[in-house]
Amino acid sequence: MPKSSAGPDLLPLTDGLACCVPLAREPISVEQANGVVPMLKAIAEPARLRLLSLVLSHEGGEACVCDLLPYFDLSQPTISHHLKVLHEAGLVDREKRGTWVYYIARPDAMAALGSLFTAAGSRAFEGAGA
Amino acid sequence: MPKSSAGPDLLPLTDGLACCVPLAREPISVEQANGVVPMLKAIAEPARLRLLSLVLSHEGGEACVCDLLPYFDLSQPTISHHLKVLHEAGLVDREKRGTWVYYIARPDAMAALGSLFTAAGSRAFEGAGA
DNA sequence: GAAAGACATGGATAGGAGTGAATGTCGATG
DNA sequence: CATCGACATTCACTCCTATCCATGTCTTTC
Repeated sequence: MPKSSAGPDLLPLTDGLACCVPLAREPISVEQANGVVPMLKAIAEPARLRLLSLVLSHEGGEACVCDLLPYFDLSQPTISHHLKVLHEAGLVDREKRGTWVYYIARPDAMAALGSLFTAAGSRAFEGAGA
Repeated sequence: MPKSSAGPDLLPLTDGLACCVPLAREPISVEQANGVVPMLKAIAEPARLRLLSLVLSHEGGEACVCDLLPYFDLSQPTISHHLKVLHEAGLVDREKRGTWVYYIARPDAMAALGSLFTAAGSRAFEGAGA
């Protein structure tokens, strides 16, 4: 269940994707924070971070559930649950092909997450080094 | 298909700071995932993400609690709690100066987080384009 | 049509996390 | 020494979440 923001099941990605202001450049706004946090929450779990990495590094940036299951000691419903969380956070797309369901990493979401930290490191180093 | 554990653990990770292998390059190892997840968990909360951003973008990349409190509608103990979480995750350092306590962003932690996504976006775009 | 395989969903439970009120600690000040 | 101010800690409460078992849906195959 989504907490407050009235809306559909899926996260309105525009909020999260519009964030893109490196954390160190200026204080992130409340709205931007609320937009990115669901994505961060999604990957702030070992199984889900690994799932995303497995999908990303898999052939074509996509993988079916059957490809992913063997990597974990978790039950199939649990993996399915984690994939659903990643999907609802807007990090991966779902695509059903015959019997199998493929999960595909969303480039825009990856870029949005990356943009959070791109300049953060160097800025912090400036402050520390000098 | 799959192996028991994904990838070689080539990187010595102390506090998860050494993880630094982009998610899309190869499947992140269990150890690496467990190393970064605490940092991700720490920023996967609106108040803490904003706190980190406020500290990072503040003068000198540091700020005392009194600087941060006015930005929130939360109680002082709650802010103190969130700062403690950020500190225990290795994202910020604590430094007491007289009556005030200053929190300083850790450059290495920022760099570690940034490195997770550096190549992720472009790689995902490649996958999408092909 | 029946059976099997691939995933998803619902229910139930144990542990974790965010929050504030009350309280404690430490330094500064009179 | 007494007091005040800046933060931290403890406690208690509520809500959320990760997990599994059982079951459901849909597709393929026999």
